[in-house]
Amino acid sequence: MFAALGDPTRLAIFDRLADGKPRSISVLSDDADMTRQAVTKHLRVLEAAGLVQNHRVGRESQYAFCPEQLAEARAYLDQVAGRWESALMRLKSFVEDGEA
Amino acid sequence: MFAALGDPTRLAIFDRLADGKPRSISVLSDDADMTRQAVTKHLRVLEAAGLVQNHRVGRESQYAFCPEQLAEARAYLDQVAGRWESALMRLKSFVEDGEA
DNA sequence: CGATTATGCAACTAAAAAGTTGCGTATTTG
DNA sequence: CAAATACGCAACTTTTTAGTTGCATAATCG
Repeated sequence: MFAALGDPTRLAIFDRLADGKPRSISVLSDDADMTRQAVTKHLRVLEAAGLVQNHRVGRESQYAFCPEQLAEARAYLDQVAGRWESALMRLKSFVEDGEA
Repeated sequence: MFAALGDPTRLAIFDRLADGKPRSISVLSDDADMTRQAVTKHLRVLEAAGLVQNHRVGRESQYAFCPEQLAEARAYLDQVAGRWESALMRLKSFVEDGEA
């Protein structure tokens, strides 16, 4: 997941889709300075990470923002931050009260 | 930043340091199944991303968790989630009230 | 139906990342 | 002081990732 967002191009695409509007591959390719195929690959990576969903309509394939994995990422960061904070607390009480 | 956490090895190191305890390179290398040099490189990447801090003490170089960038990542994810949510709201009111 | 548009697949190239090895240097420690 | 420890730098190999090109196919439009 982090790896998927780690590429600047993918992050840009993801960010763009965050307005909820689904977009076709060619639309997304238009203002990316690279080939449609390259964009396609990035979209597949985002899809594999669960950050984006795809469904074909007629001859075009629409990619849309997908919030679930995003929540998971936030949860992970919260958890890490939480662990760190509680470690700080333990350190603090150790210093204040003398060793436990 | 996402790129820094995108590598499984780095994520593991980062996760491990989240308990607040600084660790030296060799300690971190011990239970990683790769060379000390490889671990060193990963630590440098994490440091460049501001996720970890380094300071030399004696002959060893201690790496410690660094929470600031973490908060930034969370902020970004919140912002994206927020944009998506408000887009949903607009869609909802559009459907309910008829077009604006 | 013929042309255009939107895409997929596969093979390829190029560039970046991950990891190793060898060697040199500072710092402890017995 | 000599040996062991902890590290840094640089060159190198390997593996992945990013991106391109060429060609084929399905849907749409006049």
